[in-house]
Amino acid sequence: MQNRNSMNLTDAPDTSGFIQRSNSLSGSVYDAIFAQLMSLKIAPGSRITVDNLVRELNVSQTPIREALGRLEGEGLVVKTHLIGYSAAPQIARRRFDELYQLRLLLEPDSAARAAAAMDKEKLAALQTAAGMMGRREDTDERLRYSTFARQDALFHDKIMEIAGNELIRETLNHQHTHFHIFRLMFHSRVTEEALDEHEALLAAFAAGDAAGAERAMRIHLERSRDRLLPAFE
Amino acid sequence: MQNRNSMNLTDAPDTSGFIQRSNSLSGSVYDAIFAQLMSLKIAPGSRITVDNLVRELNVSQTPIREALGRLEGEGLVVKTHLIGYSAAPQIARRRFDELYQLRLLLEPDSAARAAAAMDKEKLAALQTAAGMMGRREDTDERLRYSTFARQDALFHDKIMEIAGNELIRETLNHQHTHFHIFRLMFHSRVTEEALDEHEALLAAFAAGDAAGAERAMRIHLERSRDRLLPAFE
DNA sequence: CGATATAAAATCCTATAGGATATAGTATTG
DNA sequence: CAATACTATATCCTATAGGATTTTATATCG
Repeated sequence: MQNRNSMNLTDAPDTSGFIQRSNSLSGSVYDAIFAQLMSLKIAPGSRITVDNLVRELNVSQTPIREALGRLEGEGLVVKTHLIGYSAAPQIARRRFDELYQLRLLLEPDSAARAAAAMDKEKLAALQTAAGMMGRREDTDERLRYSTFARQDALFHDKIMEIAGNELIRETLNHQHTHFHIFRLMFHSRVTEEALDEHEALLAAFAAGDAAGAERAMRIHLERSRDRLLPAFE
Repeated sequence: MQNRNSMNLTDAPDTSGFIQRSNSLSGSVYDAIFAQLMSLKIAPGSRITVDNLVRELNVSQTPIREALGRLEGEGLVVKTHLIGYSAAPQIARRRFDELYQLRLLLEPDSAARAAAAMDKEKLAALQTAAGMMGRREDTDERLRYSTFARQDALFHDKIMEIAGNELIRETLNHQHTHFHIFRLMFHSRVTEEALDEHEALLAAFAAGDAAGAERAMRIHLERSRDRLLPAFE
């Protein structure tokens, strides 16, 4: 019964045929903690004790410290000397504004570049990513929004990929990691409008209209921002 | 004689009067490795063995792993399972282009915002930061460029600070960390021109000319890019 | 002479143990 | 009853030791 509550840290089934264990233990620990942060199992601002992780993950302290250090480098956890680690605090109003300011500087331009580089198969991939959001089967409101948020991120990321600047893509993905947590905390049901805005974006992409895509992305971001703004009231 | 080559990891003299040791050991180790990366004492792409660090810093493995994990999260080192850590590889041409593309999207806009928010004391602080670069006393070419690079970064950072978007500021600083290493590898002596461009920026700031500051920043960045481009030949 | 196989060294990786510090709870005293 | 001092627990922090894997060197064989 010793492991009754311990997490499963084993790797994914190895389909490649290679024998080597692909992940280091510290890497697996990192994944586990990361997942807990993303799923809000660890709430923003709450403390993260390494002893608890030792018991929960059934691993020694060293790999946990290594993983927590990595998360600290990414800004997802903060460390205070002789106090310990804790999850990064909830995003504040100010940072929220800053984030959308950043997105508005980067993403419309990238949308224009993506439109210019568009071809048939890229467009198809985009439509697929956008189309998956159309499903409205989930009954659980929270779960539904969770999946929408993930797929919206995928859609935007796909555009960044086509735009071709990996650095900008990584930068936005990094920030999105924080943003994702925020959205999950205040999941509002205003997702239908976003789907229409994605449609407008797709139309511009299909037409290869760079200026139109840039405009559509700008409008989409501004509306997205305004939809989430009430969360701070 | 055991410690004849060990680094000094002690904290700065405590002038605040507080008794507590401000930095954790892993934090001091982080600073030490970070400094070695910035000063090119550890070359880009070269391996970083933790055993060597144990001997050099006279510290056990655990805090070193924690620090290396943090550096990995920041992208300054990479880890390969069962191989170990190594310094991030030299910046490639492609990423160089991407970086300047990112800067051109963010910094001119921030320059405009900074110009709009300018006042007497902020301007004075900027002029101080820019003025320090005027000194051309150093005889050692390499050292001179090293100090110029650092102060150029400070000047740009000061502008970002005045612009008011902390997120953008952090993003650029983060990237600059990588960029700094690149510049040190290919220190060219084309710093004089940059000083003139900074003068143009300061003039726009002094006049509170947002559009002018934006234009000046754009020109400065494009020229800076073109000056460094030959490094890839 | 080149290639393969074996052995040794270096290095990574993980676990355990003990000292140091902060936090929480309890008791004592004015 | 409130405030302070003290104790105990929890937690962080660091060091040491040993197993696992890769890399390097050496020797043997074709």
